[in-house]
Amino acid sequence: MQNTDLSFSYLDDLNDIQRQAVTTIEGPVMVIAGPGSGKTRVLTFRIAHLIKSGIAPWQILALTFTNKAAKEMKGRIEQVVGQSAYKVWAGTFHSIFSRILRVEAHRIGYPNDFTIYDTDDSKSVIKEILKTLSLNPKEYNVGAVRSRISSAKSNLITPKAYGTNEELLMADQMNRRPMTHKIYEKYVAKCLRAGAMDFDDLLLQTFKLLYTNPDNIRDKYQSQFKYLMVDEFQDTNFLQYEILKLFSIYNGSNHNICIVGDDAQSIYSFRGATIENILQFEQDFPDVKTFKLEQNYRSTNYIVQAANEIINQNSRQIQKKIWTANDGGHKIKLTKAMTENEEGKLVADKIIEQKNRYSLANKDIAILYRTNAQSRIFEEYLRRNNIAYKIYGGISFYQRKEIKDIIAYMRLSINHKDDEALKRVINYPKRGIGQTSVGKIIQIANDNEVSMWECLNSIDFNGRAKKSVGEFVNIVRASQQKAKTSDAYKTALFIVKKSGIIDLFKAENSIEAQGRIDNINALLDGIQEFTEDDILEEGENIDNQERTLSNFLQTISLMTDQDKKEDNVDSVTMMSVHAAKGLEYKSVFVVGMEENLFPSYMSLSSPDQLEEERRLFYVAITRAEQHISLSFANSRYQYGNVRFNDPSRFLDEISDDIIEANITMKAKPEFGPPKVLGGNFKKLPQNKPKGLAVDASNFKPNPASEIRVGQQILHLKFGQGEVLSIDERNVATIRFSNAIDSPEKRIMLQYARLQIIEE
DNA sequence: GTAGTCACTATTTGA
DNA sequence: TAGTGACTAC
Repeated sequence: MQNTDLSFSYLDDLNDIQRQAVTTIEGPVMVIAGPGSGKTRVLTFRIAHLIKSGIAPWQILALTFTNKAAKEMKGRIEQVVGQSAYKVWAGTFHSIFSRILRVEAHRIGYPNDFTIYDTDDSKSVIKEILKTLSLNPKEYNVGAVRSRISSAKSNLITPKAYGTNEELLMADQMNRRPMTHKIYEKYVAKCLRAGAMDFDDLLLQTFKLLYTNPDNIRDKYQSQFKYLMVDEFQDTNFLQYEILKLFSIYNGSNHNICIVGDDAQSIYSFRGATIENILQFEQDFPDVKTFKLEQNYRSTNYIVQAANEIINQNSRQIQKKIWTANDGGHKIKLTKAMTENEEGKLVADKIIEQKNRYSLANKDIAILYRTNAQSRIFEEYLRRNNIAYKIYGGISFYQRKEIKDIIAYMRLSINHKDDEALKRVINYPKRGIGQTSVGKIIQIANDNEVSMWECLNSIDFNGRAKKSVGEFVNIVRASQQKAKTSDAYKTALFIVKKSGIIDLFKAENSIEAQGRIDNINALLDGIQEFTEDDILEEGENIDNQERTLSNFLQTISLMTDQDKKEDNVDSVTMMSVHAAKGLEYKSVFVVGMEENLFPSYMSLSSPDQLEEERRLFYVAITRAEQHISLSFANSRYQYGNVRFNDPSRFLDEISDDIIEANITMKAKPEFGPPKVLGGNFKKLPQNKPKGLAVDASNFKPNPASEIRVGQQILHLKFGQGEVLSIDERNVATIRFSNAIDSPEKRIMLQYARLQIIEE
């Protein structure tokens, strides 16, 4: 079926392989796309080509990594096929699936107005469960338990299956968290009771919906989505792949699925992503046609060469040869700094120099780091030099307390059963419902296995609390009414007023409080924009894109960092390497190139994780078009200590003749015994921390590897002690003779600074 | 029931 | 260091 309009001129803009990938529209297709190889082009043109070939836009499902990418894609498709581009189902896994669940959730026992729990909410649920099970939160690290549950869900392991899985139970046993399966079970029940889905549920419940197939719902979606495209396939997890299969195997045959990815850029295994999916794909779809995009159009030859040298150190990868027709360009710059402060200064200097010399704009430049905590220093020096910058990641606007509070009211008015939201605001602003009352509600809700809201009525509170609870219930009910009859903005305005939070800040009358009021106003502005967006984008006539408060909440909870990025501002970009995926800049600074930082010390023990760090570095370098500058600091202030790290091993992997350094890398320290603060602890010119038991200037800690059971040691803070034991995780139990509280402390040797005074 | 202090502890990436 | 949770005093 061909459209009458046969202008396929856009195909002329593609190279041979790209064109083949675009025009092969039937059957399974795999595109392995190296960095800068025109992947986005292929994706957009392929969709445009499908539409031009007579496929209805709403029959195309395109799953991208960010919502912004989806939006951009639609814009570019529009240029080829016009307005109908906006009818393509394009978005992230999470946003597309949550859109489907908003319509279908009731079929699997959830309300269609379900709340989306973010990571904080999940943790809070787990904390509460720990309490009810009388488990020690110190042993049951909440974050660890959460990610355990998350990965179980991502691997389709139900609580029941978890409870009978020897391997998992054993692992939990080893980690001294044998009750994890019990927590998992309770967690799932609690979320269901609250009408809430966490991020994993958006995938898992979609799977459940299609798999259990109530009312033959699978048929509805299989027959709608005739063509599937998946970007960044290397970062999908097992569960996501299973859902894809449910979508794409229609009547056992219709395999119009196209996946695009690059195994060398797989950087999310910590989130459950697995490269296995790429390998598995070839097995599951044996008639797959594979196209490899190997020509890099983005970067100069030096950059491509460096990237190749690095990635070749990895053992497992799909064979490909990335090349470029671009000339050598500028060599890779390597800068050594003495301290992280100097690194900040040097990078700022270099930025000024590059701006002048190559007439770069701020927005052509990015500073990438391994951890978000590194941003502070660069922020300081850029500000000092009057260079505009923008930081992505870290604490976002929606994480601010006052914003979360307002949002909790909103969530609660949409879904009363949202326990996490209720706990947050039932006594905020203070209305005399204290710990005791809240504790009582939690207890009774748990005992009866209902949400907290559902038992508010039946509890007999004492006089004051009774009145307060009544007030609170009224606020929520009134907000709910408003949400039913008004748009998001009007409802938000109502809630902000009714909740009394603004009054609270006004009464406080401080600069800080004013800042919070400003933030709330910014939130309202954002909601207004969202509400009016409807009028602006006429083409976006997707069924459930109404501008209700409920939809606003969904949008913000599924927003990625890149979605928040504004393009038209001329500022230097600062972000983690992870967040930089898919982006490109004329000049890129990768900072903190040190052992224990990049690669992260968390990855040093496992070869697999080390390879992932290397891929991450590969991603970092290949963001650059013309300039790549690497830097490291000799010493760095971390967690309140000065740490001395060797230059990153990744620097060795780039050949010297394409590096231009302000030092000779030959002078690199040889890999001797780990220098974990060995001997060269330096006293900093700053206030001496209070309560030191030992004079810091004479304190010379020994390497952790030398600590043995039975030794007498010195600890800066606790003074003299005896090492009683060291367990398999390198945690030492030490009895300190003059410790005030408990004499025995468990010290992580990895971080501890101990000086041996007697063997 | 609330506010303030204090000591302890964990350090990555994120939808 | 920074964030948190427990404890104490009002």
